[in-house]
Order: sequence, then C-alpha cells, then structure tokens
Amino acid sequence: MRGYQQVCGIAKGLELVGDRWTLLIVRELLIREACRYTDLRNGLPGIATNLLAHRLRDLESALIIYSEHASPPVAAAVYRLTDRGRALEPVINAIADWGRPLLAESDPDAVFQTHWIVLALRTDLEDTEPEQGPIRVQIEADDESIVVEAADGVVDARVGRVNAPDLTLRGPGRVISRLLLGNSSLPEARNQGVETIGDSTVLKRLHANGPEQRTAPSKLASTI
Amino acid sequence: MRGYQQVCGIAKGLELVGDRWTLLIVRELLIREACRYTDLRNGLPGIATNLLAHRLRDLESALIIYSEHASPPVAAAVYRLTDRGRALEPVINAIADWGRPLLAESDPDAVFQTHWIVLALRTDLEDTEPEQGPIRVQIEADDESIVVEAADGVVDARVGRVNAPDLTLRGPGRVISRLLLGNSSLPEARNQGVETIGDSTVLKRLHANGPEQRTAPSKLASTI
DNA sequence: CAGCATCCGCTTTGATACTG
DNA sequence: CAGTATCAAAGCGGATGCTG
Repeated sequence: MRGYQQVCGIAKGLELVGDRWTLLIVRELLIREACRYTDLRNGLPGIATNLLAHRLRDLESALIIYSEHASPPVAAAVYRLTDRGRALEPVINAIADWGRPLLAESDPDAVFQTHWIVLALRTDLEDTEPEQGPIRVQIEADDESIVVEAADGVVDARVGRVNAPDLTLRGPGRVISRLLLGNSSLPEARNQGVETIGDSTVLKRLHANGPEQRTAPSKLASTI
Repeated sequence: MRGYQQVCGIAKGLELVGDRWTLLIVRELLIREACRYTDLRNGLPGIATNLLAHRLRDLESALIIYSEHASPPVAAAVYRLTDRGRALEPVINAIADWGRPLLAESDPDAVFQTHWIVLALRTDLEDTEPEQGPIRVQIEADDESIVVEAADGVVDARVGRVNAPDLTLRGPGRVISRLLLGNSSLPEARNQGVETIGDSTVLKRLHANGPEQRTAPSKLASTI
C-alpha cells in the first residue's frame, strides 16, 4: 500500500495491514496456524493468485509472517505468523466483533466455510460449569471438521478431529454456527439438518457471549 | 470497496471500513467528535478531495457517520459518528496499539499533527494517585492545543483549552507526545524545547501503559 | 500439482482545476 | 467553505502460461 506519510500509529499500522485481502490472510493463519499456499487460496475464495503471492511477499518483508520451505521429502512451503503477526489477533477480533452483526444481511452468492467460525468460537464461548470436568465437541460439517474443547474454564476451538468426543454435531456448518453462537436453539438446529451424536447436554455448558447476529434484517438501526 | 462474498464477520466488516483512508476518517471523528469537511481535510493530509467526499458518502450510507447541515445562519455541514461508528473505537485502538511501535522508524517527510496523540493519551494514561484530586494539563503545541484531564481515576484527553490548568506544556508536539507516553523524561523534553508552566509534579501521577515506542531502529526483531 | 509471473481490461486512487 | 469534474496512474481480478 502506498503510505500515508503521517506520524500516527493507526496510519502506520494500516500501511502494513490495510491492503485489500491482507487481514483475511492473517485470519486464515490465526485459524490454521500453518498454511500452504493452496490452503490459503482455498480459504480466500475470490483472491487472484498473483495477488496472494504479492501479499505474502509484503507480509513476509513486514515480518508479520514467515515461510518454511519444508524438509526435502515434501515440496510444500508453509506459511506461519510471527509473534508480531499473532499480535494482530486483537485487531482481527475487534473487527470481527464489529462486523458480526452484518452477517444478518445474507448475500445470496456469498461463500461460507466452516473454519471461519473458529475465531468467533474462541472469543465468544464460555464454559459455565468448568468444575464438571473437560468437554470435547466434534463438529463435522459438510466441508470441514472442527473441535471445540473446554478445560479449566478455557474454551478453545481449532480445525481438526479428536477421538471419542463427548458430543458430535453433524450437519450444515452455518446451522451449527448459529447453534453454538447462541442464535439458534437445538430443536431449531435439528430441524435444519443437524444431527447430534453423544451427550447433547454439554451444549448447555457452552454459553455464547458474542454480539447478536440478528436474523431479521434489522439494518442496525442507528440510534445516532 | 468491492465485496469479498464471504459469510464472515471480518470480511463483512472490512467491506465497510477496509477501504483506504476510511478508518483514518473515523480516527478524526473519534478525536474531534464533530468535524467540518475542511477539518477532515486538514486532519488527513494527502487525501484527495474527491476521495474524501466519496468516503463520506459511503460512510453515511453505511450508517457509520451522519451529517448535520447546520442551522441556516452558518453554512457549515458537520459530520459526526453514529453509535455504530463509535463502536469502531476498539478497532481503532487495537490497530493503534499494534502500529505504535512502528513510529520508531521515522519517515523524514511524514507529517505530524498534535491532535493525533489524543487517542493514545485516552487509552494509555493512568492516574496513579486519583485520591489527590483532579488534575488538568494543558498542552500548547505549535499547531494545536490539547487538554488532559484526570478525575476519579479516569483520564480523558481532547482537543481544546481549559482555564487555569495545573500544568501547561508548551513546545513541539512530538516531544510532548514522547514525554506523556513514557518514551522520554522531563529533562530530555526540556532539552528538546518543552517549557513547563505550573506544577510539573502532576506529570508523575500520569503513568503511560502503552507499548514502547522504541527510539532505536529495533526493526521489531521477530522472535517467530 | 504447487507456486508463482505475465498480460489485459476494469476499477480505484491521486492531482489538479473548477463551481455554487 | 464544501464540494464536483476531469484525467492520468496505480491497483485489482481473471485468465493463462511457465517451472520445479
């Protein structure tokens, strides 16, 4: 990005991460920790491949990411965040908090990928009864699998699978997302194709604190 | 901005505020509360006037700002943030936190304006002895004046002047900025042209919690 | 196939000039 | 003061091609 020539932290920050797609690349790396070029391209539908390559160079020279050209056997470079890059997590979370209410106005040809809900699960879910021991919920959406774990009052979420979860949720990712983030009830979710395997009472322990994701087209009425 | 077509709060948020200059306009409105077109243009050196007009239209239709075409006598439209716009404050603060260390690498032809430090003063300053009663510090930089007030443990900063402050700091804004944000000592600041009028011991009560703004070109060594 | 680089048409941005 | 109009330059998206 062309600079702003302003002695101001916001302007300086935006010079490094204010370009189109840049923060979405960071989003992918926060979710997945390590990504190959193709993982990034899949997680960023719509990005032009040359632009992705360009942004990765910029991010690397800004010390926000680094790439490992994996060990000889596999010919796959892997991109990761540096500490400085992970420090962008509060920025991403603030934007996500602010932007989540906008999801109500559903664009018909917008793409949904299940792993995008991981950051929201990490920040918004709370274990209301940590003394009951750890719980593990396996999400198996059509496109991807996610694990939600609660232990010692801390809830974590990540892409992947786990053995013998307390509960498995199988069905459309968007419905499971609304269920876990508190915008839908379990009966509603079942009606919309979610199947539960295991102890569905653990869901009561996971309370969502996030901003409402209204279903009515509320237009976010400005109180001014 | 052209959309991302992703069902993701971050992507949706960036579609509204991810354009070049947009968050800097919000910055100006967070600092000054009410801005005329010209105030914005002065606070955003380098922006093209047509682009500012365009962004203001976008922000208004996104319900982030609104404009009052003031009462008949004065022919001055004024722009303000809506509640939804003020809700961007955590986003701005997160970016500022992340970007502030970058100020160390000083670009020779970057512009400095004193009012840009207001947001940093608001978030980073802490009154270490609130029981000693309220304090008011008047900053009189070459270009602008700022007031820092501490009362009941809350520190506020704003553009403007106040009568009979406990302390007045007069001198280059950048030096006063480093002094208040904890990157410079009072003797150093005096050497660099800062004059104090009044009770300079109140400075000891204002402790800066923000990220270091290193003076050495540390390159933010990536620990990876 | 993963990881780019190149080319081309379109959109956005920047600089300047101009108007009510 | 508060913008609009104009045009050149830069950035972006999509397709395609090249290299290990």
